[in-house]
Amino acid sequence: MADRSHNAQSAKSPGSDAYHHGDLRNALLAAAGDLLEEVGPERLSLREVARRCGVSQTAPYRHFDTRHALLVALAADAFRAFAGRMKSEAEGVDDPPARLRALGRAYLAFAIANPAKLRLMFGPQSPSKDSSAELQEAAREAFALIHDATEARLAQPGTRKMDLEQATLGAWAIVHGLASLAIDMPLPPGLEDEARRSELADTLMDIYQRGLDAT
Amino acid sequence: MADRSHNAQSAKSPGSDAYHHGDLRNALLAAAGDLLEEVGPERLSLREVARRCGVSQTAPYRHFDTRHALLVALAADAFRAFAGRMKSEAEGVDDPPARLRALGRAYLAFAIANPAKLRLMFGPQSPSKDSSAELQEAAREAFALIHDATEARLAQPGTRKMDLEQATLGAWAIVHGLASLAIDMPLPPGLEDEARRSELADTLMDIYQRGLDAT
DNA sequence: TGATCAATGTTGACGCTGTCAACACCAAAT
DNA sequence: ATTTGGTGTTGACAGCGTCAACATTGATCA
Repeated sequence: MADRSHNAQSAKSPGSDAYHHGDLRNALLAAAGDLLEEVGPERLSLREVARRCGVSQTAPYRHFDTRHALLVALAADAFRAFAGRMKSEAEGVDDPPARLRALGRAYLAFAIANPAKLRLMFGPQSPSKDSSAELQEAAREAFALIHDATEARLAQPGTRKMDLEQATLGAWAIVHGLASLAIDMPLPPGLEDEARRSELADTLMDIYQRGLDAT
Repeated sequence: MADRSHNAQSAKSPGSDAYHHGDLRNALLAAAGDLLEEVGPERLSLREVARRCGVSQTAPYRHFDTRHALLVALAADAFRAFAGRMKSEAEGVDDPPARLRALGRAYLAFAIANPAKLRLMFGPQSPSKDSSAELQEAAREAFALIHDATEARLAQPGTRKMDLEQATLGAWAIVHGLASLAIDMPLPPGLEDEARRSELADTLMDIYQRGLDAT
């Protein structure tokens, strides 16, 4: 998807032209993705991305109207990777409380593994500021996972009757808050290794879930 | 505080020199604060700040080594304002559960009122990336409020025995997550006015606090 | 087969930015 | 009265996003 200009000979076939790149759009996205994790969204330079692809400074403008548009496309990619990680981590975990825990662990793990991506997804390129349908859909897909898991959790017996949107927002907030703080604050120790982090995410999600139960 | 170079004739006294500004450092911080909320931390330009103070492009370098240093000072200011808001909102509220709720409301209200400040505080200028003692102290002061309130809450009868740092991190995470999402995501409706927002913050904090209780 | 066309690349320029080096001004200490 | 050090200015440099004009190509159609 996202590529259908003429026939797309895909990647530089051997001995190819050297003038026309062949698959510049994807090459730009890949290079930008690398650069993103190296320097962060703020310092991501379009010219540097072009340099890394071996094309001129303005070549990217044939594929992205603006630097911002590149970042938006990158953010959409990031949201898809994010959703993929959550989905695979929670695959086969059908017990609602366990599933919410798994999603929370995946959320935190993704953030720690790709801090710049997370900052990109929720920074000034976030879906709220931009009406790109692709980005909004990618974000929606990710959050639908939390939404649906929360819905199943609320259906468990012994759970307090409450608004689904609010409960979803709460689950989302606690893992998002944890992930954000882990990324850009000096945290009290205890986040050294993956195991400890997952434990912490589980603990906090458990507290939240207990709060959803009837007294 | 933060100003003690020679005697500080403070502000441009009437008919002052016109070459030496008199209180440029504070003027720069004020102008930068305005510009910050207008364009966000990313587009905050040192030259524009200088222009607004009526000085040359390089005058700011007498007071801040670098653009980043200006942002760090601004972030420290923001943390102090943030702590002030939480402190005054929770003033006189001594019942631990109610105090945590009040802090949560203030957290969200501050974020909505000053989104750019929040992004600055937690973005690439956040305390983790910078060892500025001033910034770290300002941040510590803000979070001490949540920490102490959580400590008091854990001391309430009927509360599950658990680690204070984890419980603090959880409370912090849920309000920070909510505030962050409110700032840079398209949220499900319900955040229209201050009253509704405070209600939502209370609801989520209540869920969290219920989770802290023994079953 | 050869001309045309649209997609995709390049060159060169503009104004903006952060930052540096060199210089100007001015208040206070000697 | 002179020196000095803090503060402000001018001028320059390289890097940035972006625009306009031009070049090169593979595909389309006469």
